[in-house]
Amino acid sequence: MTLDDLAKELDVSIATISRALSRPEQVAPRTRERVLAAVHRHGYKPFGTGRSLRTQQTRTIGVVVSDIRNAFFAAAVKAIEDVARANGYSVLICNADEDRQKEGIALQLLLDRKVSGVINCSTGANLELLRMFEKSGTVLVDFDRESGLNNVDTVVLDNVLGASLAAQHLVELGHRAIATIAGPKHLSNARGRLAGFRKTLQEFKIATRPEYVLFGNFKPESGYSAAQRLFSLAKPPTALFVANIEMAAGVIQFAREKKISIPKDLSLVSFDDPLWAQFMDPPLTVIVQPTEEMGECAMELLLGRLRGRSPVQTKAFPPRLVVRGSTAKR
Amino acid sequence: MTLDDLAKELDVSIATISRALSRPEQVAPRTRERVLAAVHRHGYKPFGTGRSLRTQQTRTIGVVVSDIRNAFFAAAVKAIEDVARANGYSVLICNADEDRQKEGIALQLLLDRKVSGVINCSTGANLELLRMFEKSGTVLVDFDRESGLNNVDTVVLDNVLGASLAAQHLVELGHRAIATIAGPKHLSNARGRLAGFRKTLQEFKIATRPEYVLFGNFKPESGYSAAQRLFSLAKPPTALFVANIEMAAGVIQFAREKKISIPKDLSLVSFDDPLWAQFMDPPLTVIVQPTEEMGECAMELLLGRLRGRSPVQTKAFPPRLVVRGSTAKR
DNA sequence: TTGTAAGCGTTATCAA
DNA sequence: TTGATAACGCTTACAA
Repeated sequence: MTLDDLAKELDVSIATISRALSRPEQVAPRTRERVLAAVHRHGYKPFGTGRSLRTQQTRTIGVVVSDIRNAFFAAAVKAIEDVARANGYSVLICNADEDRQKEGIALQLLLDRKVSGVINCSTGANLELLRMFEKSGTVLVDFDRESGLNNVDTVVLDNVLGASLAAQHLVELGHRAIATIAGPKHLSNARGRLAGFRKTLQEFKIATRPEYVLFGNFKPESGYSAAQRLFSLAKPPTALFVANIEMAAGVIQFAREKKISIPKDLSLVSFDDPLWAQFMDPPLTVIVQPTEEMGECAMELLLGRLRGRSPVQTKAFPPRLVVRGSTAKR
Repeated sequence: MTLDDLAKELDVSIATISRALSRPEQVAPRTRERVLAAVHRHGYKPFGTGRSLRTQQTRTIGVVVSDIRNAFFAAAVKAIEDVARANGYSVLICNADEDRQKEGIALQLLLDRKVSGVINCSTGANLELLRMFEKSGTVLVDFDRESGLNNVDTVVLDNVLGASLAAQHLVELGHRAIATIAGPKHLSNARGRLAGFRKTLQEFKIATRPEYVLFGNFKPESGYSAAQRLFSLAKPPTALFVANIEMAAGVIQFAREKKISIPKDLSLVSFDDPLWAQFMDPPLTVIVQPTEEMGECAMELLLGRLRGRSPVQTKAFPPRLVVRGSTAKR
């Protein structure tokens, strides 16, 4: 059912129908009702394809997400989609799998589709591609990680604060041999967490030994192998700050296998708080991000830009420390 | 950059460029190379909007997912997206939140967008809407749950078998007072799991007391309140089969609060196996679904249909029992 | 108040 | 082998 079909049936022009739908006040009450009745009767809805071509906007926003299986991103996507839907936008999901190349392909795709906006969890690469969005007038929002672009709205956590909270907690429990498993160096959030960790130890005058700073890729396996290295050290740490909970899962697996007791032998704090964290053995002490709020905020910022707000905004959300059973006094 | 721009620059017609891109063999080698070089130089890519209007297909597939925060669906979405991307399709995600009305809105939206296909985790409602897809030639695949439509490809788990495995495991451990928290009656997967549970108890000549069969909505809170009811019974069960792990989390929370020890006081089996299940306290005995395979299969079935395969296919994947620490001998 | 018609960027048919 | 041109379904000046 197209405008043409409907126009024939009602013996009015397609323009009238289109108007009756988008600017009802511009058409005579009698015609309007006749049209609206027919529209309703047939369940007519304008095709998005035709409209998009004409208006040059798709009312679709693309979300390039680092890892959809990660509870943090899944929750963020849910929040984004809720706000988008409430405002008549659809959400095209692209899973980049923490891979710069996959991110690039995703961005290309969104570019072709002429999406109205993009929420991007950037790997820090693909800057040229991102600039093409700016050039083509597509609104960009950095989420969780900064892409490095200047003129984009940004929604992140205050990662430095989060890591500080974690480190401080460990120090206050009496730990001095404190290690960290950081995220990839090219990710701004990982860098922030590492910086906060270092800063705090320094404030407490605790030297950070280089062998206590390891890097993973935010996936469980990398947590596992980092733990392996840590515990093959002459003097393994008594406390560990892990930059996300997926890597922490890897650490826990290693600890189980080697009968390293958490928190007796090793205190563990990590980032993110999926439902499960509290049911783990032991329940995990974590840094909580206000995930849903962050997702909503990103979409709202995007909508604001689409509606013409111009000044760039950066929102850094405050994290919270939730103490459970995985950390203990030295 | 559009075909027109490029045509002007190269002084050929837009038709030639379009052809050079889609049927290179039909254009003279010299022209072809000239065109391709310019295309490459400018990074020209046909706009999806124009193409979609002309070809009447969007190369987009819609996925209506029950709950994106649920690890099962997140993993399925990842698999679906991988296969889709590899075949030049994008994925529009709609989160229905286990809500029939939200599902309806999502389906409407996908209808407007003229998506090429839909993978639907049906709530069992919105049948008329689904029929509209069939009428408009949009390929439909039921995933995880059957919509009730006849002529659609279907990817599900063998839920009866999964529940049987769970129930049998409990019986073999010596339990006789076995309860279940089932999913919503209107969902085919929930019905299958309940049927498998009942069938197995019957086979073992164990009477299913009506007060041992409770219904939840697949979310943690409903697991919590069901557990509450179960333990206010004169004779609480010694074993419990929960139809998904989200509800199991609710049960665990209740057990913690009431100092009910799992598995000493209560053996617990549930469905689904997110990474965390093995790290919980105790590690959870679960029925595992081959999630990624199921997601891939759904997308492949969809692609098959898009390419003209006609016979309807139904795939029921076999579940696996993984015994961990949440179940024990009576 | 309504209709006519142009145009969004593409593909595909037909002639040249 | 190439080019002109007609759609695809919609919105929106502009004219009637």
